[in-house]
Amino acid sequence: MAEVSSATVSRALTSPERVSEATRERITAAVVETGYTVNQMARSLRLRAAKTILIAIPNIGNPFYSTILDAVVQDAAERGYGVLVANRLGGDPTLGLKDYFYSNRADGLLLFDATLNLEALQDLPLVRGNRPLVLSCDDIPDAPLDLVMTDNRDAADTATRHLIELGHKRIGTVRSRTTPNVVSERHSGFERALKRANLLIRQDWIWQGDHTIGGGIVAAESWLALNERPTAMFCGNDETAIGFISRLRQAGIDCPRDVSVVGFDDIAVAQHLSPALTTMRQPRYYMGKVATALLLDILEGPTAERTPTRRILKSELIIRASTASPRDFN
Amino acid sequence: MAEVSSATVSRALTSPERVSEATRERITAAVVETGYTVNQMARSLRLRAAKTILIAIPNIGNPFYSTILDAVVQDAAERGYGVLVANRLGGDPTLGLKDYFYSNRADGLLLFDATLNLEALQDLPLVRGNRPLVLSCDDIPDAPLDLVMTDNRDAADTATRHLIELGHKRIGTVRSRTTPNVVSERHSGFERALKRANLLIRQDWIWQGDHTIGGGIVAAESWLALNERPTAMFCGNDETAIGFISRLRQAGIDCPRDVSVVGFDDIAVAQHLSPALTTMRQPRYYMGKVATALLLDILEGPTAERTPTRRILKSELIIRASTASPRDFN
DNA sequence: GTGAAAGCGCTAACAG
DNA sequence: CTGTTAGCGCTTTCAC
Repeated sequence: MAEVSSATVSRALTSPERVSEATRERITAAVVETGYTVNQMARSLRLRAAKTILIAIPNIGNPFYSTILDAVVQDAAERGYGVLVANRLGGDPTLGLKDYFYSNRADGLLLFDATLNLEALQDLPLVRGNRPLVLSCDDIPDAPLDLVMTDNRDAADTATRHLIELGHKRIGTVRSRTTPNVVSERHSGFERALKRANLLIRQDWIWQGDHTIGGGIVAAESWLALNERPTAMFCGNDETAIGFISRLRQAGIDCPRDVSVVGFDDIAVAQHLSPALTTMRQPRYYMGKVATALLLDILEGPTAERTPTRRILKSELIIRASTASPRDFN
Repeated sequence: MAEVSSATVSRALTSPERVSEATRERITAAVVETGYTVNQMARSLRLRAAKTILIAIPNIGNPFYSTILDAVVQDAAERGYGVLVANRLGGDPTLGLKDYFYSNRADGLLLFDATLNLEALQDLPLVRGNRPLVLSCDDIPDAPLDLVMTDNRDAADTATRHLIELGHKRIGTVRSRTTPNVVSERHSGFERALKRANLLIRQDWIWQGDHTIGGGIVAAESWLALNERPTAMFCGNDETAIGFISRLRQAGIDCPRDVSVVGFDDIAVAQHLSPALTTMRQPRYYMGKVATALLLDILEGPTAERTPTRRILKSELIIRASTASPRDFN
């Protein structure tokens, strides 16, 4: 219609300066007229780049991850990349299959889900296809991977120390099974703080949660059944803390009067709960941005062998109303 | 490597029964050995189907939408489709550009964002390219589109009637600008319930929110400045209710003693707030499933002209602790 | 500055 | 049951 070859159209669209102004105008007019859009499939096939990244998230429903997804989608789009979403990839026993399903649709992988060991990871079609991979929010021990996460151990230490400084001596915790490495880091920070203060680490004051509200409720029920109860709890994330406090309230136990609770993440509702939740704020939107930028830089950078980058971001203690000195403190 | 032509490999992978067992085994072995994966780009180019759908969401960070996204990703994957995510498409002034960006990457569009009029919609490259489109969670007036949503007017009526039945006569509301059509439906349900009960609809008791916690806070501040205050509030969504209650609490106003509040959506934390939130539960996970199934059925069904389907799902009043009879009620 | 031609990896039609 | 062939729509040499 513009009376030029397809090659010229292609040039006009991708590098306009390589085409004479007159031709370019005719082409632009024809594009508008016909509503032409480039076929991304054909372009990808030719360029061997899908201009798409895959993000694997443990649980989209969790506001912690949906904030990250927000950041990723935003920044990827700005750089011309689409974002394909995979939910609960890691926990899925058919992982290989699923990954096969996604492989070749995406140029790189943003992995926010570390429920795999290094071996399983190496076996993924996406990884074997030599696609770049950035791990985030969680670590896989001994994996020489690009990584963006927060200082979980120090953060857990800080949160626990906050309870100790309020005068608590009987401190428990709800861990989680879902993100093994993060959790063990947090747990070791928790223990480090207790040890430093010469406080007892009691096994019956350590509960297993799963980073959901329901997990917090279950922990609270077992807590209620105890003869000797901790006066303060470090919860693995905010959801757990919400469920825990909610269940105790039903049983007439008041937070923070009867028990102090500190959460982790600082999700949006945390400050609007009653009591407003004391928590460790993770810079999750920023974490999503950093991980995306890193992945796209790798994707667009030289293909030479690179040594993995490790970016560790800081978390911040946000003191609100769910923590207070124990009643017998004077 | 299996000493067959590429056509046979293709057949072995897509319709194994069309290939002899011996050949199939050689091919399977070679696939495993080499770690071969099909190139989705080439396949899509050939089949003229990306096996990918695009979901446009107003705000991923909102748990309401992230639950829907969860359902969509799950069900699409089960039927072999990837999900590409676009956030805040509708609100974006560069919509056309963005859509151009996504067009041709996806076979169909799941639109949960109705901040466009019918004309704007018809102009989208995706729509002009004749890709199927399912609108959900919100309506576009006069648009003959496939639609999955809830009965917003009836739901708002039910919520408001609940307040009326508790004995409230002074009832206000926080609307929202973000989803114009849903909101006006809800608002008309609100007004219908008031009129039926012969109650006053006062303009100074109608606030504009934006479906965020912050919007609820702003409304609460203006509420606090009032001489004559409503004794009950119908909030456009749960986030608004959370912000509203939270801000009033700071000012010493207790919910439900001083004011009853009903929300909308029943997000996960709603039942764990203090007071636990009375709200209209929308079947959002199910809505995501229905919308996905509808879109994929259209995509895979006959290409003949079809008349649009309208699926209206029911919402349910969940009575909790944030609503009570007004103090002067006897 | 532009056109002709080749080829990215796949599948479908057609032979055999 | 399997191979040959063509072509999906694009970009990129290579000529001119």
